[in-house]
Amino acid sequence: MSQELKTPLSQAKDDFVTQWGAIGSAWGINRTMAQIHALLMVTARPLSTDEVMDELKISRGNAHSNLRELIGWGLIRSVIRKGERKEYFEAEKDVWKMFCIIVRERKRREIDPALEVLTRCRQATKGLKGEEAEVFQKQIAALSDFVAVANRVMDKVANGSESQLMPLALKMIK
Amino acid sequence: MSQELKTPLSQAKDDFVTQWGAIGSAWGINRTMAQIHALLMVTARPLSTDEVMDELKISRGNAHSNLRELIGWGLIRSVIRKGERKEYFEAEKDVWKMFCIIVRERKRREIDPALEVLTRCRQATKGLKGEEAEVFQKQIAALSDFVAVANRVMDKVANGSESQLMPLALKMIK
DNA sequence: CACAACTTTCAGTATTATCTGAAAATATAG
DNA sequence: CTATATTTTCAGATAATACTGAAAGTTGTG
Repeated sequence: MSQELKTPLSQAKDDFVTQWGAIGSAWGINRTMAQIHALLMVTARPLSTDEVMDELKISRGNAHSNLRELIGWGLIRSVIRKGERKEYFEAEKDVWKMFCIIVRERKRREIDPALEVLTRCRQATKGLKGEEAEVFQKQIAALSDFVAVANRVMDKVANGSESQLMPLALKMIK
Repeated sequence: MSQELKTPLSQAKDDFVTQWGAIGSAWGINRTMAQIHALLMVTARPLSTDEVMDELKISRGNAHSNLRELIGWGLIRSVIRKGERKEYFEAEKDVWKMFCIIVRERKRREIDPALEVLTRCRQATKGLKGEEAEVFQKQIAALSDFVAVANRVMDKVANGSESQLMPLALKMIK
């Protein structure tokens, strides 16, 4: 199975995996998690933990925890083959479903808490007078409105039953 | 100016600054940079480097480099007062403009490179046969399409001269 | 030019995030 | 129950990132 020289395909895969990892980390996602995700996205068959470790040259512990994390996000699922004890993993390959999952999770993990903070800041300064206070209130209100809209948009995107239609809809924007 | 007990306003500010920093870092933005941004967003008047250092209890070097970075993003601008040698900084306060700036910058810094990688992977595997190769090609093609759409959407959002109208438009989505 | 005000740089240090590897736990087969 | 395969945990190591503080650089002023 392993060869001395890499095939063009495996070179391209490596390139993709590496770059996807870099992109992920620019968006606050653990590099290894993004790499595993990339690897599973472009691999035809489900891989075992050992195969992932081997492909990415990472330790068992690292592979394990990032695979679990990806399952937590819903971006991959585990596959159990009859008669085998090992667990295999495969990625959700539908790009739009993927996108919806990521939007939904980030909303839940980050937008919701942000709204809480903003609401708390509003409460705490309600009724205060003076220029400083008023600038603060105005800015917090504007941010709240913005985040609330983002929230609704993300809900629509993430739960739109017509995720299949989204690509078309967006293309319309031209 | 400084008091023993914090006013409700400065408490709320601190809370906001801290939390905004946390949110930023979940999105791959340096915590301090997000905090400085937050501070300037909710402060009525432009602040000097020393005031920023003092408010956030950070060193001159740290304040300096993050202020420059924020200027690089276009999220703050420097203000020179006549007859004063110090440089002051103020944030863009319009939330929608802010959003557009961030979208434009992230597109430039991350989406464009992502498209390059995908294009390169497509080229490199063009014409290869076999199930593995075909799954790879199909997935890369799907991702390319997706990223291309995202690209166009981000362009529209970031350069739409009617950024004032965006909030309304989005509210329409309901 | 000399001085003071202010900004910039960056080597060294601190902090935080991530990873390793081996031991412990769990599950399955016989 | 025992042996074996596999997964899970986590203390300590490593790597990545961010920060400090002081020295060097720059700019404006008299």
